Amino acid sequence: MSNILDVALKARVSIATVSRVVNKSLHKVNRETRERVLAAISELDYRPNALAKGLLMKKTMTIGIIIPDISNPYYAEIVRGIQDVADREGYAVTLHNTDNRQEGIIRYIYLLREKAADGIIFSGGIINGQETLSVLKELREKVVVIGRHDVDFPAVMVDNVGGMTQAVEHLIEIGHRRIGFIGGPDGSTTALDRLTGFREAVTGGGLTYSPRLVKKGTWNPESGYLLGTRLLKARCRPTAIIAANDQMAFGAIKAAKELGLTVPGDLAVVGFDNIPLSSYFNPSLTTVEIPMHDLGAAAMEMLLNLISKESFEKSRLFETALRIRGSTAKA
Amino acid sequence: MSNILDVALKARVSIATVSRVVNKSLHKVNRETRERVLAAISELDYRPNALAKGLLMKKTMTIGIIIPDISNPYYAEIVRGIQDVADREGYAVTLHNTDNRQEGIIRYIYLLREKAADGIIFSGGIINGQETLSVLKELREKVVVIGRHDVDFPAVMVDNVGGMTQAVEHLIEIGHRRIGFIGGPDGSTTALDRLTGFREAVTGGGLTYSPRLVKKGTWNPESGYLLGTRLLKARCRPTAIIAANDQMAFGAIKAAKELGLTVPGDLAVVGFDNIPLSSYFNPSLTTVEIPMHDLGAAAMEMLLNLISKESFEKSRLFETALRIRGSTAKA
DNA sequence: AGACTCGTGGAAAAGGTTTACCATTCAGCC
DNA sequence: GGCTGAATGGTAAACCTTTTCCACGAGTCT
Repeated sequence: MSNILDVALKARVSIATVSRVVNKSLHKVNRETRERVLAAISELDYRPNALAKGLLMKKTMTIGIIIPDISNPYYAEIVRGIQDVADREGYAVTLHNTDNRQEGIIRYIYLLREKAADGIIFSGGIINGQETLSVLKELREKVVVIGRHDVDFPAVMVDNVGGMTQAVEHLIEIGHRRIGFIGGPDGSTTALDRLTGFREAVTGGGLTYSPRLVKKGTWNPESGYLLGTRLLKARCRPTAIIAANDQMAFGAIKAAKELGLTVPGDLAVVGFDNIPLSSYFNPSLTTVEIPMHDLGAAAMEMLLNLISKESFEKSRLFETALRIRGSTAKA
Repeated sequence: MSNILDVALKARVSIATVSRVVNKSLHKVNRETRERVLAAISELDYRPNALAKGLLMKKTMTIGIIIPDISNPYYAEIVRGIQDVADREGYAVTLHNTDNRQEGIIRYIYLLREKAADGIIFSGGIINGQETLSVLKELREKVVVIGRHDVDFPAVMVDNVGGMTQAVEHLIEIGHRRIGFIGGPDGSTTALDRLTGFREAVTGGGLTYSPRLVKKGTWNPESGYLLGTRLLKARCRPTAIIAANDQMAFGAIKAAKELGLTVPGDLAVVGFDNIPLSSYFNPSLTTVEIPMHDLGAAAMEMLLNLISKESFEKSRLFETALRIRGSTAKA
């Protein structure tokens, strides 16, 4: 691997001049000389060593993403949004899956510091991360969080409460009176917000909020299936179920089907997120759309501002949109 | 951010000793001294700077992944497999989406070289990457590829031909005689293998291979929907459709449904990959399972061998498994 | 002629680490 | 008292870059 000195020798100039050419410095370089340098660079296939550069400049053009699990389409979509912006701006991205383990999170934070990442985007995960987040705070890292507002980092938020209200109002409008809810796990602020939205909308809509119709899952289809089965086997079966994400909604539909119920005939189901496959599901899933890609992109933009201009944008809020499809019908 | 000298001063030892402690060197360090150093480290929250270390040791403990698109569940699952192994071994992973653009690929290869990544895992993408791959070759990077065998890098392979044979034989067995095929795009070796497997199995099973029953899509549900519609609207409609991946199978099922056909009653559908949601689909999707997570994990293991022991493992082959579910039934 | 600008060279610092080499110290031992 | 071995210090090189400072030569302008 050739270095800057090799280039300088080959072009018969000094390393200072090579650097001037490479970094398009303000110092003028004679056109002829520049071309000689450029030729040497291309001949030697020279690239400045990013480690050395990073060490000196205290800038690595790398950021880290910490999420629970990339194989979850929700996070995959967010990561894609982050990457599209990062890539455009010349940043590389390292990815870290926590599976919601706290030690993992802390380990990654330290790892990213060792590697001198320019910033971190943090999404998902459970609340007792307070300790974790204070570690972040101490390290004075540039951090943007997605989907939580319980910490004072710049945040990209989704109107989960509003979205859930849309879902509930839709069901009420088409005549449902007993609505089951499959929520997310305790400790997740997203889960909490969606539950809150559900409760408020239910009571606001003139129904009674019944804790027996509310279950807490773990975001995956299996738990939707399990809890859906439980809801549907109860004495007083709901005529509609809202799941706090699409995967659990899929599980609930499977449960209904296995119990001989048709969707939306016997049971209406509403999801949340609008993951890419949900419109292809059968029946196509009525769901509350979250602009996941934009969430990621916005997070990266905020992080860039934080890094470069030091401008501190407190938060950005994204609205949801109800997508009414085939999984809901009149009660 | 404190450095090794700060620690040395605080512990009243030399930087040599600190380094001996940190790197568990063979040199003996007195227990008392070691503890003093450790105390200083924890007090100062010291971490060796990975950039400096990488620069000196020519080892960054970072590898790069180049794939078409992380929001595709197939790649997300593979990436997860890679990461699980990488993480266990202390490697960080940078992710790069190409969207199948060649310039992107080449840019990322150079980027990874600049950053002195210890290796690259390459999956997906189209064949005219020959140029791309020769760039890789020149750079003498440590590379492992997943899902292609047309280049002489260590490769993790899937028996696509065998898998497709399983799918065809299953359909023939339950009485189907006209089988449509929705393949992947030209240029993809995976698509080619799956098509080859289809053709061979069809003729091997005593049916005639009809090019009119074969369409080429782009892996996404939209193209499955489009081509499924086209197949089903043709004069001589197939009684079964095999899609080269699950997403396109979902699209085909949607097409069937919109044309008033029931699955599996009027049309049997088989997918490929077994992405996480396919068993929750309705009807649950009969598909050829690929151990995506293991593919990723194996690729990372091979890369580690390449990096450390310099052992060159030519390739690893994974078998598929037919998952018979609700989307196929007797003709 | 003297002053000035332009393009470039040369040298050095800084960033933080590992490692190699040698020197030194101290304790224990013959 | 002198030797040995263990533990540690001190120093320097190496990794590669950017940037700064100063100098210098050649040409240009007044």
